Amino acid sequence: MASERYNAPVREKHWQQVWKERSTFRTKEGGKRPKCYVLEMFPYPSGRIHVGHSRNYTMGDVLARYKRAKGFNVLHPMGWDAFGMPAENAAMERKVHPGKWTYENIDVMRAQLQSMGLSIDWEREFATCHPDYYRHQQKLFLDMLKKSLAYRKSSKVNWDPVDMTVLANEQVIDGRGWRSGALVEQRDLTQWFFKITKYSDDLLDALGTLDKWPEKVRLMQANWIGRSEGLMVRWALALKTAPKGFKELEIYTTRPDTLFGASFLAIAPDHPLATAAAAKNAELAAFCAECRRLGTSVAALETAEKMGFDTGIRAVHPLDPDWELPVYVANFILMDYGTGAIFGCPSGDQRDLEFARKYGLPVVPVVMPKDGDAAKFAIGDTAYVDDGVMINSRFLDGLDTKAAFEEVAKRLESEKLDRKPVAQRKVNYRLRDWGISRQRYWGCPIPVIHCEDCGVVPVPDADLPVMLPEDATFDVPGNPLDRHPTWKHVACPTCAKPARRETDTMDTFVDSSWYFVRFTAPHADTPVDQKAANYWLPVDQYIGGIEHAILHLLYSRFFTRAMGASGHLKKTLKEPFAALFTQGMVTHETYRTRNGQWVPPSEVRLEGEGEARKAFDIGSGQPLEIGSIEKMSKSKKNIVDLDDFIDQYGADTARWFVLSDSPPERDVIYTDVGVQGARRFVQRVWRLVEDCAEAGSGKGAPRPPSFGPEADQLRRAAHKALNSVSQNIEGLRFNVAVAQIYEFTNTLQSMTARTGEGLQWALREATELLVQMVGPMLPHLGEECWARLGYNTLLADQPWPEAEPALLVDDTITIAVQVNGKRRDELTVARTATREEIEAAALELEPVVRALSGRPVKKVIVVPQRIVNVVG
RNA sequence: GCGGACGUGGUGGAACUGGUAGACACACAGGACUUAAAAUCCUGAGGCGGCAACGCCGUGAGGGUUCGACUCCCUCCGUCCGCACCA
Repeated sequence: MASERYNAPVREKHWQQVWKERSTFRTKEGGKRPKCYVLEMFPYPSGRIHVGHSRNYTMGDVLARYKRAKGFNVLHPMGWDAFGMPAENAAMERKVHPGKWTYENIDVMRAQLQSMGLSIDWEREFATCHPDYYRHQQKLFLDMLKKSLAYRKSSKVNWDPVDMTVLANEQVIDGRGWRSGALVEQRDLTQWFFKITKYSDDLLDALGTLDKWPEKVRLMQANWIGRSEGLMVRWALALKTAPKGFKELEIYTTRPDTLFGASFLAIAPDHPLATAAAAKNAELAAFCAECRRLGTSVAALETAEKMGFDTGIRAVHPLDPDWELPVYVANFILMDYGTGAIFGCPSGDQRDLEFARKYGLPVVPVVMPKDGDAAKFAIGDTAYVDDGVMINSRFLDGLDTKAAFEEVAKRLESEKLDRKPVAQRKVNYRLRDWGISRQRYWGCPIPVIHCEDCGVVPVPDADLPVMLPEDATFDVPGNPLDRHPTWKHVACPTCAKPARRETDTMDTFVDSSWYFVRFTAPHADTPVDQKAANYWLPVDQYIGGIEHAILHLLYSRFFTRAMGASGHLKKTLKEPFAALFTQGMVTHETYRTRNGQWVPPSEVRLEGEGEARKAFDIGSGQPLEIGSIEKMSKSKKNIVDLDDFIDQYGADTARWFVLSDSPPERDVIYTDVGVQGARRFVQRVWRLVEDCAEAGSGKGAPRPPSFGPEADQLRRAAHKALNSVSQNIEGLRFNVAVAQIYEFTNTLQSMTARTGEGLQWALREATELLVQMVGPMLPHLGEECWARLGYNTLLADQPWPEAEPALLVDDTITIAVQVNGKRRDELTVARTATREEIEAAALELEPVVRALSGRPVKKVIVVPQRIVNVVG
């Protein structure tokens, strides 16, 4: 019998050392093996790794180890998304330099990841905050600038008037700055942009080629790009009502067919016409100012109560010179989309309807359902937004939506206003250019110099990298680069006159938009080593959180194209990630004290069950409030530290736990009992192997000429398990693979007490297969067991076993027999049984006869190998 | 507000392209081993009724399509994610 328990923490360190000494996971290009690039989204070095983070890396690692065993040349790298605001916040709060804070975090987190036993090639590790990385990013920027993919324009920021600084959206809380509490305002600032809109169509169309991406992500991206076909329509303004110099207002609409249902026009608060009108109207100016206080977040703008202000300006309907409509300024119209102006058709748009009801504007139905009655059709609380038949629309009446669109477009295209067509067709996108300027220290400096005479001058390649100054100060808000006494003062590279550096740094999304390329040659002198990039790219399996479904992935797709255009990647490589998997979070209950402070689970004692469950602070003994289950996060402190976990249970238990039960794309709730189950299994495998090593056939014992029924049954179970576990690992259905391993382990264990012809050999075979199957998931235990079974090779170097096809197919098959769709019995027949044979056998079954209770059989549906349904 | 997803026993979940709902695990109950505990092993179990055989109900709620629906369609409810300066 098994003597000792498996001491995971000790043995895991041993095997990690062995892998390291033998460079087991070092990657090299070339060779005959097919390549496979497995990548998990790299982490931000926020401090420590918790069990929540570990899930993503475990999944990638299982796949990487599996693919390695399947004979692939695997690239599985790791690095650090190391620029970002938390480092700067730490600098302000704790007087520690962002660089020091970041690198210290990296050291801690690297050690933590290594203690998980990941099959990572650590020689490729880099941090994006290191000049060795960002110098190449600056080069990429300059090449994009040359190709006009980077440019400057004015755009809005959240401005904190007290701290005199730009705020991120997350730093704006209920319209106020998070530190100062001051009312935030929108401010215009000249900023750098990447021309992602140049690729709107391509980014949209190519989604069709990404068949290994989740459908929902593709859909979200398509909606984000938001292609629409519509009409730009110019409305004449009633001159005596409009500010000087304003003769017309151009709007964008996707529903010109509803023009006869128009009852108002609305413009954005920062539309030029609004600004001009506000100059002479203090009340309007106040309204516009109020709108600006909502900050720049679209979510905030659209959740706010819909409000409008009648400017007094009137516009002439393009299809009826005698019809004038009011022009409102409205807080939900965005200057960035279309022309920043719309016409409102309350009967055909819910938001317009609510606006019209609020301000007493007419609601005229112009589209009704195909089978509707024009005389009776009216709009109540709900707008009719679908296609249908035109009514109350003069020459459009009776046409369908599409025809009406065409008719209006045709008319307005040929009509003239001020000698130009009233309208023109326009394909519009919701996607905006990517604003990359950040007024912060801890980011990649934008490598340009502003000269009074020469304008914007790129930093010459030879002067790269533009390094961040070490001696920045963080004691006051605002941009440390801008207020640095010397850093920004340089000579103009062109004319040598005194000039100043750009003090904006890049959005950290830029860093993560090409890191997967850099991993293919992390030490190259140029940003990209084309040979390595061409060999490894695209990433074969990318794994990360669903929260990145839009921005990070879209930016990376853009960057791949932009790097193609600027000569850094071959142009035929368009998509960086061939397959994408979005994994769920690990969640945990939250606990807080009476005065609202979060308490980590490690300091909580729980009592009772169900409704009566209570939580107490271990230190003070005071009762705590048990809050909702949320994703593990530092801010809510509901995290379980990876070191604590591994010290107690070992890495394999952590890995098994995060893979078990929950489907990987869904959230998993952390519970201690779930962890206990995982630990139990680790010990159980060890015991089985110990028993087998002592009692089973020896290593390499000759295969018996024949097997008795017990051995045959075990071998079938083993090979079937191997087959489906392989498929489920490949399909990333880890929870199902885990369940199948459990099932097989149960079978194996139940066989150990039995005897039969060839059973000892079969037990040895099954045990070895079990070890190989759990290997990618429990790599340390796998090595330990492999050694215990007498091998002096590494399990990590073993090829994946092949299932014997003959053992996967059974001779007989059990199918369900239904009567009128209800299961009444089951039937075991030969695999090769014909429809007629199955039907005859089914009709004789006693429960079937009983369920029919004498009724005649009307029909029998037989789906061979599946089901019989008797309809009576 | 807009866009996207998800909802199955006490719990996490399984169910291939519409074909035996509840695999597997956790928790629970009973038993074995033990001086005892832990660990381990065996057995049981969706709900209701019944000694049982068995019957009825059952995949968030309501409706529909089908011989047959967790799966497809419509309406509703609830939860979660994203919304462009968090990463």
